[in-house]
Amino acid sequence: MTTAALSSRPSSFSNQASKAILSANINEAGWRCHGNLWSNLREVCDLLHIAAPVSSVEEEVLFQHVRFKAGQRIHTIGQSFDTLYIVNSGFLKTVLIDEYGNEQVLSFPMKGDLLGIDGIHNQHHASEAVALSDCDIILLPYKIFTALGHTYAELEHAMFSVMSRELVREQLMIGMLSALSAEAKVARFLTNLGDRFSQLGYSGRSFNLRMTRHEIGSYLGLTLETVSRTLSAFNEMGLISVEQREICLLDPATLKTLRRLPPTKARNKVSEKVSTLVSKKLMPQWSADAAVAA
Amino acid sequence: MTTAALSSRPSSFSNQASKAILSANINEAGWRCHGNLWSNLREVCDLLHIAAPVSSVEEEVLFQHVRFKAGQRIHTIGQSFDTLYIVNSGFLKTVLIDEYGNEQVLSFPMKGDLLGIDGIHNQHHASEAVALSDCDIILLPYKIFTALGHTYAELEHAMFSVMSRELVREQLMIGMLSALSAEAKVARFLTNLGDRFSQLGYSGRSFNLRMTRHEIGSYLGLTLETVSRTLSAFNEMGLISVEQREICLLDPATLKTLRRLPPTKARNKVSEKVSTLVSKKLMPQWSADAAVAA
DNA sequence: CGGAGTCTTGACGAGATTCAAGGCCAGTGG
DNA sequence: CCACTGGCCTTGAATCTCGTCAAGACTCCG
Repeated sequence: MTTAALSSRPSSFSNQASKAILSANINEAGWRCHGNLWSNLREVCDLLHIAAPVSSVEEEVLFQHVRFKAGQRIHTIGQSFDTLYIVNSGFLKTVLIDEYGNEQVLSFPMKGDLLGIDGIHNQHHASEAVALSDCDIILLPYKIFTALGHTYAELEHAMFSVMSRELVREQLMIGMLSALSAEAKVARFLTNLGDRFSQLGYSGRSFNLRMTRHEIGSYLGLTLETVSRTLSAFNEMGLISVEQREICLLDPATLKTLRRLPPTKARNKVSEKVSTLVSKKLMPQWSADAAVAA
Repeated sequence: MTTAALSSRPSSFSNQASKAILSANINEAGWRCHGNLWSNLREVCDLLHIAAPVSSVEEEVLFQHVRFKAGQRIHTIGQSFDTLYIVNSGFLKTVLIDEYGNEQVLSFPMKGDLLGIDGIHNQHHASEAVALSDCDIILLPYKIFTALGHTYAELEHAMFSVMSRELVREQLMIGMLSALSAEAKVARFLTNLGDRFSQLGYSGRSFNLRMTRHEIGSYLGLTLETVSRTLSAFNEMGLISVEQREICLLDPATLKTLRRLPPTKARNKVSEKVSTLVSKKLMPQWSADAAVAA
């Protein structure tokens, strides 16, 4: 954050000199881009939304930034694991490759997300992370990070917590994949994306997609045609406005509660009449403030 | 394992007496069932397939066993979290409840599996674990376990590793849910189950299902009718023999490679002719030893 | 024996995929 | 500057898989 990083490179080193050497010669990439080459523990914790340990030593350890261009891979399947990654800026996808070479999109990480957890088990990555835009990534050497966890108990718990959060996210994903209709999947995908953008301080109503229809489809277990058709349908109904990758959510509330006609097959027989009458037009009936629609 | 546990309860206590007091009065359940009420760290590590720390202190800490009857809940959604669970024996399911009260099955844990990880994040369980048969569960108080992790670095890494493994498992689940046909899902479900049974020393070819068709369907994102029909189809084709919950895998190799006619939509156009000719009958074409079929 | 829960099987239809054709957009090279 | 190319997106029509609804059989238990 010290200005004038361009002309006087040493200045950014002045208060960090001795410790930086620890990992300085690992990778020479991204020398002085955007003036933020190293982050201390506090910055890392802020990024991950976890409470930082209140100690002075934290300033001593620095983590290196690396830049990736769109299309580049942060890690690949089978690659041996020794570091975790935090997204500092940019947009990516993580994918699985099945036995026939087809990509299966697992997530779309963005600022503040942790990558590479899948590599801890048996020391090799099970998935692949690809930059969808230019990215700034922070390297967290696993050994160093767990060592820090030993001295700061809060940090260790936070690490478990982040992994647990990731696990819960995937569980919800499984629930969504196996129980929702195509319309509901796309609707929730859009609102989730919007929510994540607003958490980052951007507009949650109006944004542009960084991924192709094909990638969205892979993520949601649909074909690209179905995704496209669904977006067009939402557009015509006035729920969103869409033009290529430019999206605007006009009625987020309705999108959030949009669902399959009978959700799986429902134990509550009460709703059946309403369901068949109203839900045909994709309108959720018992959203608290559905009166507006009429 | 000392015999005569019934009449002389004190005998099973003789060699553990002083240490057990540590946590003896936490919970009075399961007093002397099957003679194995407490496990030390080594036993726990063996169960989880992780290397146990080579120390003497480990004998000091004991973990309590609790028994659950079929239908009982180990933890419920929203319940506050403070302990992890290891399955020592028995069969369970973990489920999510969606906004309309429908169950979504997430996994079928059995011996050696770790439960409750989803609770670490924000201290409340996000899912629910239900015993499908009578179960013997080991309690791992989270605080105690992480404290042990502090003194034994291997243990901490092992904990991360187990969580990572769980994450990878869920990723594969996502891939399977969104890319495979109903037949392929059921086929892989059966072979996975078989593999898990054989890892535990049981027969991987012949076993009985502990869950209903409805639960299988929920797990795979299918209806119970589709599951039933698919099993019947496999039965007629001689791939399995099935009678109610009694399953025998007659051709595991074929089942493992069974897939959708076009897997997702395939980049490899080569296979299309073969595919349309052969795959209509659900036979995988390029399984190494497919020649047997003819 | 009767009843509840589970499983099987059939007929039908709706929703999603597949196949195909054409439009939009950006980058490239003449 | 413009035509050309390739990737991405849209839209339509035909197909098919899977879900829905319904009826009946099996099993376990009181």
